Amino acid sequence: MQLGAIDRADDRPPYRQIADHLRAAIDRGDLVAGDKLPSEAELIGNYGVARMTVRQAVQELRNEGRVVAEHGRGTFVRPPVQVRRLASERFARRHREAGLAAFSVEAQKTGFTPNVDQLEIATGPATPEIRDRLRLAEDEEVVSRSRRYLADGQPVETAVSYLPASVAAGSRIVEADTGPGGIYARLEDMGFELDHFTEEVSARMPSAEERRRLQLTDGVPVVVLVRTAYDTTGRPLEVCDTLKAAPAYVLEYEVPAR
Amino acid sequence: MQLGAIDRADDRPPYRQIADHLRAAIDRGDLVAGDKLPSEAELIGNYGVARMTVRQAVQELRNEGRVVAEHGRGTFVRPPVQVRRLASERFARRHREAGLAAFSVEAQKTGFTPNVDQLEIATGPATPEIRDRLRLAEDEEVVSRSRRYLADGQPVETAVSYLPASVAAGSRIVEADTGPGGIYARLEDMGFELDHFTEEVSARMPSAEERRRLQLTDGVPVVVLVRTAYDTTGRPLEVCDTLKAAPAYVLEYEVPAR
DNA sequence: TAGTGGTCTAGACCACAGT
DNA sequence: CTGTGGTCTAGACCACTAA
Repeated sequence: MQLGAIDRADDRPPYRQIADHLRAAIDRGDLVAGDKLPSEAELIGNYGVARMTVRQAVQELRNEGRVVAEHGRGTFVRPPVQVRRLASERFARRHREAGLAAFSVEAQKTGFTPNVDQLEIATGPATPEIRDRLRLAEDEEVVSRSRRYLADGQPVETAVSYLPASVAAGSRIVEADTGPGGIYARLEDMGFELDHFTEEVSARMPSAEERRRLQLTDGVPVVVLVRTAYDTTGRPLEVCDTLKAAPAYVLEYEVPAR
Repeated sequence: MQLGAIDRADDRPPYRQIADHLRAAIDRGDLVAGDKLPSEAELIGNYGVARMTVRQAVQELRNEGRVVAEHGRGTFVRPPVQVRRLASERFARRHREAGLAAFSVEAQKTGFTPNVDQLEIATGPATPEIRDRLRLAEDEEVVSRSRRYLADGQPVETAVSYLPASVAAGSRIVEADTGPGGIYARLEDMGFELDHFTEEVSARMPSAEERRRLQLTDGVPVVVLVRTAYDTTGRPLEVCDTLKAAPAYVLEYEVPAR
């Protein structure tokens, strides 16, 4: 492992010089995905600086998402992000009719093992925003279904669905297992005719809590996608608020030129 | 300014407790946009911890993009981002027929003064990616039109359009002013019948260069939107690669349930 | 000049992973 | 057990901003 030395004449502070050395080693290919960075002790010895200085250097690379620290093991060059393309086609009826929810469709296409955990189902009053989106009266309650999706054991998305309690209560939608095709298939079983969805996409930095839940390293933004499902009468039936690691996804949409 | 104290029994480490206190103060409205956070010295005094501990706490909020530190002045709650909703309707033909390009439509709706600068027009070979998207042969050239959009003088978006040279050369598309309704209106003038666009949306952290061009502070992600315009024969006529400050936008799409 | 954040030192104890 | 990163202390000097 070829590392330089601190140049006190350089106008960059030492921590930045160390960060630049490590970054260059990765770009050069001296360190490839999965490789362990020199330990903090080694960096301290090599550069002759205090521990906080090398930590600040490594923190820079963590914020850039280039390395990931594992407590007790070391700091590793991050494997390249596997980008998933999400076509707007993923909510097509034929998938539901084949018994597949959107996440299962994606798993089948991409070849990962899908899983769901941290499932929480509740019934109660709605926030003003959800009430507004579902066009509910002030006293109407909503069913909320919060869960986390995993691909090959790695968390990739968190989602919370909200439905009017008058629609979902008593159905399989409030069960742990919603059955084949998921929530939308159950709505169709109940006689609602799904017409279209709206999706609102934005991106921002996650809170510390969100970062932990998606096991994101520092410096990784998230995509916020809020989907609303409408039936053929124009009634909103469900609002689904999801969060994903942004760099891992490309969302695809088609827009008419009309 | 109401701050709590460190609870040594709490399983969260002190720096995270402090970060949570500050975050709560912002969420509660005790600290509003533009307000100065307590200085490091004040936080040290209030909590009775070392300086590195309060710095680590504040660093959390900086990484989340909620506050911004200014050397010599203090740390400030980030001013509210003016969120713009971009409906997929913004490329409707009627706007072009009214002589308005998409950005002008947005300006008129939101009430800002639109401007364009850093315009660069060039003709030359295409990158493999652009060639692929425009389905060009290896030797076909493209016209590229790079520009930056400003709202009330503030940069809000950078964009580069690519069109086959065989389509755009000699038209007003390679002039500084493309005329009323913009590029798409000119394509329709030339007899191309626009049918639909595809939009691919992702988000990531900007490079230093991109951050400068959009005048972003640290910790602000960007949305990457790549739009391709197709005519009624399915031929791709234009690819437009745009970059925006992520937290300032919500993109809206409609997806059929089919 | 006083107050602010930026960087750094030289230690310390802890929790976690692997032998 | 050893080695790793996570957190913390109690100082220091510096560069920048504003009065």
